[in-house]
Amino acid sequence: MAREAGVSITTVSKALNGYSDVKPETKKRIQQIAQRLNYMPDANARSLGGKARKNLAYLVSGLAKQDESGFVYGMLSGMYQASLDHQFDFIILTTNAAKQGELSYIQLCRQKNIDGVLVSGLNINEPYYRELMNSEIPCVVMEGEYKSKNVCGLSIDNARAAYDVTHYLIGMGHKKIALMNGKSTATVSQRRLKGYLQAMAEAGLETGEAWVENGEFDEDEAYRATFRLLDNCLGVTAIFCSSDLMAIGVLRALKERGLKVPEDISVIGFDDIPVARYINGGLTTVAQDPYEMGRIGGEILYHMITEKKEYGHVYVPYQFVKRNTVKVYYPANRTVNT
Amino acid sequence: MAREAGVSITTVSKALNGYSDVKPETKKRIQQIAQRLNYMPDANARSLGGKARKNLAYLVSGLAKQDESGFVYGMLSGMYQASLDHQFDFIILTTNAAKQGELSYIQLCRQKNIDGVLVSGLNINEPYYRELMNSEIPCVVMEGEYKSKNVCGLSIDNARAAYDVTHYLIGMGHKKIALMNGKSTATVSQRRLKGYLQAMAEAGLETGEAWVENGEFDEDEAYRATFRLLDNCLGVTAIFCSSDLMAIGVLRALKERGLKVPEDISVIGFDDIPVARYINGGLTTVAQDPYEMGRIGGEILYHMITEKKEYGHVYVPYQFVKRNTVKVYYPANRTVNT
DNA sequence: TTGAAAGCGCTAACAC
DNA sequence: GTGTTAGCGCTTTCAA
Repeated sequence: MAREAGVSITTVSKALNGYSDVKPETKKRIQQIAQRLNYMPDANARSLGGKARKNLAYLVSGLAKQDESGFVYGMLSGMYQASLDHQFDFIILTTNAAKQGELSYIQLCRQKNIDGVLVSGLNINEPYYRELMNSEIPCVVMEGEYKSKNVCGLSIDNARAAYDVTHYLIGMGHKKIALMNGKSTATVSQRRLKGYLQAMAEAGLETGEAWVENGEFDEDEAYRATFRLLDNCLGVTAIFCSSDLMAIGVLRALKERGLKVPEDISVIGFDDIPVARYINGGLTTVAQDPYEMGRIGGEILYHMITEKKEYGHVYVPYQFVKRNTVKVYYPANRTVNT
Repeated sequence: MAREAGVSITTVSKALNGYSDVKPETKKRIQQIAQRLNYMPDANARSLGGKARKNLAYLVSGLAKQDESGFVYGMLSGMYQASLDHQFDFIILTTNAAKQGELSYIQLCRQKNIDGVLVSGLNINEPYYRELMNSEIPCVVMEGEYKSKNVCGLSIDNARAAYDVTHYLIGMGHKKIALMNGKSTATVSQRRLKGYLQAMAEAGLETGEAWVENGEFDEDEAYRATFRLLDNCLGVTAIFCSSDLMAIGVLRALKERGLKVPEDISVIGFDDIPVARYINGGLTTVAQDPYEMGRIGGEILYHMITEKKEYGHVYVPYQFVKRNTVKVYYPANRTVNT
């Protein structure tokens, strides 16, 4: 390339990087030759040489074959967009508990020269969960509740959302409300449980171990857990599910027991995944916007990296979407007397 | 790191790369120190130095905020898995017609040091479409029908699938069958059109311009196109849609016209996206497995890169999933006579 | 079994 | 304006 143009390597570098100390003519000539030869500076060498682009990584624990909720994809595309907007490079990294034993979080980042990471799917019992805290590289935990110098969490206000939903159900006359929660090791589940319990307590309603099952965010697991709920919580009139996927499992179990939704029992989901609007004539649920979350996460990371800003937990908006799986509950005796 | 261990940089490199010409004790010592210091060789420097990992790239034209069909995500995770299996690095690259004017395909690859690419979403009118042909870097075109020395296509046999569907509809007694196709510039659409036309011709059934609409793979566009179909093709009893998403739009339009599915008119989709099973009691459709496609694509690329193998078009299996949107069609006079 | 030296393709600091 | 030199962090050759 330099030979072809009859100039030094340095001049080529300057010309292509838009420095001012190169004669316009030579600059133009170099650019043309580069175009003709399809020459492009090697990113690795540039990085080593000093002109490094910043690297963002999306670190997913347990990447699945299918993304039924569209959450991973949505966040991914949002993050990607943010990277593009700020001229950052973007890579995906996956991990799981086993891998985390072999390669430390810091090593992983150093190896790939990562300047900032967005993590998701990390449970509190995985090795990286603790490593993150002491890391000096900026990180935002998607749907997590972290807080340290270089780490912040990003999520909707899960406790409040769960409170809203429960409160709404109570307002509709329901008193026996069960919670089909996710995983006990997931932060979001802990927060939603809190919101649910608070609303129930404020209304003076009964709750307890029996009224809360963990469906592991899995359709089939939720399906099975529903029968336990039905057997242990006599007279339950509403089930609040911590994910739409679990709501699907719950609905299936309910149908098998001959219970009609919403006539006999009300169901609310969480996430508003694409199928939600088609389930049971429309599933009432809490909508999150994964694309926005990803984009905002990337944006925050940008500020953490370039301005060394620190963040507390960042909340993003959610929306309560009322469709057709909730009905006002009239106590039996009232109905009879009418 | 080298200083800490009291050896030369060279020795550290050898120890960490598992070379045999380093004393077991020193090797062990170096490894321990590396672990303690969380040392990891910089991937960029390694790459420059000669020890380069191969890079696979997933090049998507027009990455969307949401992946309603789950196709992009599925392929992505399959490709990622294949990369992992073969110790390749994996990155995502997006492009669009505008970007393609600025940076050539080869430049893009050179810059990122890419050894093999998987492309998807590229239409035949985009600049890269032609550039690909002459490229010396291995490439597999997802859902495309390429063929050159270093490029191959990967897809289901779209013509055959469309033929199957149409033939099935004909076997069910339908004679007035319309096709809601995708984009005229998409290879898959061209193939499906071919299969549809062939089945119709073999059965001696009427077809023509009016019987084929392009819904641009878009729900709303398909919705609008349905009315044209209904108005121009009097007595149509079945609509075969080139994507489930478009089938949703079609169903919506049909409902507005007061047509019941499958009683009044039959509908078949394509893809078997997650919502398909919930639509209209279950949408009859052709199932593709994006994860498998991605994985196989990565696998092929691996062989192209490491063994310089050449491939013709590669076909992957599909499955015709019969659910509840097709009904046998009895000609009016027969029904009357019963 | 170890280390010194060269070089990967670039950018940066400084001299010409 | 342009070129020379050094150095980024590694791997590889080759000599010790």
